[in-house]
Parts: sequence; structure tokens; C-alpha cells
Amino acid sequence: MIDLKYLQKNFDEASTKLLKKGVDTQTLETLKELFSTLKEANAEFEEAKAEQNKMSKLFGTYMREKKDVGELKVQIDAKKEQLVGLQSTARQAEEALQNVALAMPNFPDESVPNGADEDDNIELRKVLEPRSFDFEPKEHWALAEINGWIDFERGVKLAKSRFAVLRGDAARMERALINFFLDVNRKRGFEEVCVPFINNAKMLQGTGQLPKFEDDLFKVEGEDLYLIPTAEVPLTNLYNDEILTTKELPILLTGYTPCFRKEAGSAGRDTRGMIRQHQFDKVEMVAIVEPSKSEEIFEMMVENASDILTQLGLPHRVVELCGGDLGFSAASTIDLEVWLPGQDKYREISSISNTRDFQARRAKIRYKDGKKNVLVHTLNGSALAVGRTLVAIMENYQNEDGSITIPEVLKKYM
RNA sequence: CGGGAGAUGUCAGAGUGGUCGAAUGUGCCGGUCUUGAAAACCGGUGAGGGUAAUACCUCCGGGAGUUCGAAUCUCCCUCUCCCGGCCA
Repeated sequence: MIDLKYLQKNFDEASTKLLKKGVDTQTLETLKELFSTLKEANAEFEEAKAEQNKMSKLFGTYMREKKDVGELKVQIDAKKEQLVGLQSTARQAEEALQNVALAMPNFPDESVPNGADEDDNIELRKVLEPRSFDFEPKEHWALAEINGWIDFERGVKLAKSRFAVLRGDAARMERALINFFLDVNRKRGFEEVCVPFINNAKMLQGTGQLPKFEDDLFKVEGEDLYLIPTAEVPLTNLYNDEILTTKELPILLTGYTPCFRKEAGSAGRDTRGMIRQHQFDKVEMVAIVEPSKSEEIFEMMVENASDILTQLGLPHRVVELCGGDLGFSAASTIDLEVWLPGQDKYREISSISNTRDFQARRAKIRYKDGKKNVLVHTLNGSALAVGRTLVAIMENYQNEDGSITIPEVLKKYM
């Protein structure tokens, strides 16, 4: 959630910032008004409540002194009646504010480039030269068929479209990649955790998936629970509603989880192959840090993910997202895109974001800075998306006969 | 899923209608003492909102109710623990 006090005091600056992310000033104006309405309503309610509290205390005194309370009771009753109205006004104001505030995306950082969509993203650098083929490189689904690695039909049979089954060496490689990623992250100082793959609504709200993106989530019927769309949710919310000490920070976490997404808005996109599935494996990094450290940790996380790709010998590029392409919670994001020779394209394989205090405010994650409680900064990033890495290995390590060479670093894992 | 017990501050644990945001112990921070540390002693120490700062408001798992007044009484929900069933 954005800082409403900041919005109120620096409205013009705030609207300039959010314009970058495609939020119109009208919505912001509404939010600002709802905020001041709430403050007024609260003030009025609290004042009346204070009077009532005072009278109730007096009532007790009268009782003890055996004075007549008839007159006082009449006054209290009148005040109570007034309070009912004031309270419901205040509650309505609160609710109205929450509805808008929770749907408001994060401010982008100053440094985030302007732009409407991914075409305006900025390539920062390329890492590793794509290899040249002396034959026509195949796409991964063709290779999957030759090697019997991916059973798309039976995945659909078991669940529905956008589900697949990995078989044989592909299944083993999936597992090998997870282990490899976790090991690398652990060596960087991330604590490995294994978390529930189903989280409650409060947690999903904490990281920003709810209430706005409910349609993208698989919900457990009849329960206040959702399948996680990313490990960012459980890892970040591990510290939901907690006050940490400076000694505990920074907290660096890594974990493997499957991720579940409805892909509601992407009908028809990447229907072929394993790029866009309803369920996929991912190893995630999450950092919970003091605000002054978030820049530095962010760089480290990008470096770490890029390094994993390099170790795997996978050519990739580092891309800075423009304002229009930033996710809801992100203040800044760097994507890593891996080269897919079969598709002749770079495709996203990791996304690393700094959400600043946006998620911290929603999830109430603070730390004690001397006497004061201060919101932490939270960061998250994939290291890496496992299924897409498998795809990248297939396409980059394919041989003319369709066979696939195992990357050197994975050999000890398989 | 059935039977029983419970949910209070970092933790432990009092509190059964007002003067309780809450005893006491513990932890933590600061100080005295000490060559240093420990011990002992003294002081401070929950969260959110509000304010220039005070006032003031809210919070004793969550919600509704009774009452002039609720941590305390009633109802519902959730969760935890113990016993039984089922089960990886």
C-alpha cells in the first residue's frame, strides 16, 4: 500500500510518479479525499467516544457515593445514540478508503524509465554469446517429442490445458535444477526454507495479489485459502505482522515451490509448449532489509540470478522494466531474459523486484530502529523459474539429431 | 471427524464488571558497582491511530451482544493443546 500521509502532503509529486505507472490523477484525487474523509469521521467519533467514557466513569463515582444517576443516564443514552451513527460513518469511510487504497499500485522509483509496455524496456547488458548452429535449431516442444521428455496430452488429461507431465530425464533434470538453484542461493547467504503451498487471504493481501488479482489465483473451495502463485507470498509473509530487530536483518530467504496461476488474461498466448503453464516450479529469493540496504541487496539478487544462468552456459540479457511494464507491487524491476534459439527470441526467466515499503506496509513488517518502529523494504526475485530453464537448456543444448547434452554443472546433480 | 481444555505484553503467568493497557517473574535497553565480566541494585521498556507536543481514541485470538461501564458475562467463528478415530 502506498503511504497515504505522503499522498496527502505531496499530491502533485505523487500523481506525477503514479502517472508513470498508468494511474490517472482522478483515482488519486478520490483516494486523497477518502483519506481526509476518514480522518474527519474518526476525529468526530473519537471526540464523542471520549465524552461517553468520561460520563461512564462519573457514573461509577456516583454509584459509589450513592448519588442519583438518573440525570446522567439520560445524557449517556443520548450520547450513545449519537455514537452509533458516528461509528458507522467512520467504518464506512474506512471501508471505502481500503477498497481504493488496496487497489493502488506502488510508486515507481525515480530512476525507472518512462514507457508504456515491454517495448519500452531498456536492455542493460547481454551476457554470453548465443551459440551458432550449423543446423536449424528446433523449438523445445519438438525436442520434447523426440526425447519423450514432456507429455502434454496426459498432462491435459490429468488436469486441463496448460498442464504437462515431465518424464524420464526431463523429470530428473527438473529436480536437478531445483537442487542446483537452492545450493547456489544458499552459498550466497540465503536461508533455505520449505513452506506451505497454500496460503490464506491475509497473506495474499500482504504481498499485493489480493484483492485486485483474485481472478489470477486458484482458490480452495469453501476455504479462505489460495494456491500460491509464487513463493514470494509465503516467504515474504513469513514475517507478516512482526517487529524485527536490526540484528535479525537482513533476512535472506530462498525456497522451492510450485506456483499456480490461472493465466486469466493470457488466453491464446504461448499455448504451445511449456512456457506458460498453470503450474510450474520456481526457486525464489526474498530479502527483508533495512531501507538503506535495499539497493545493494537488489543488485546482489540480480547478480546471483544472472550468475546461475552463466554457470549453466545460458545466454541472456538484463532488462530494466519501464514504468508501464512494472508489476503492481514493484518500485523497480529487472528481468533476466534467456535466449531461446528455437524460438529465436529472448524470454523472461527471472524477474527481480524491489517493492520498497509497499508490501511491508500491507503486511505490517517493521523493525525496531532505536525507539521507533520502521517499515522494512522487501525484495523478491526468481532464481530461477525451473520449467523455463529446462526449456532453455533443451533449446540451447540440442544436437542435430534432437538429443540434448546435459550442462556440465548439472552432471553431478543427475 | 468425535470428546475435553485453553487463547492476556518477548516469554511465563495473575487478573471473573469500574480506579486495568493490564500485577509479578523473565527477556531486552540504560545506569551504579567492577581491571573486565557475572551477580546485586536502580531506572526504562507493547501495538496502531491522533497531536507541534500534550490530550484523546482503539487493541487482552476474531466477530456480535448484555451493561452507564467488559480482558472479565452471553453467543458465534477461528486457532492451539490433550484423548479417540482416520491417514502420508
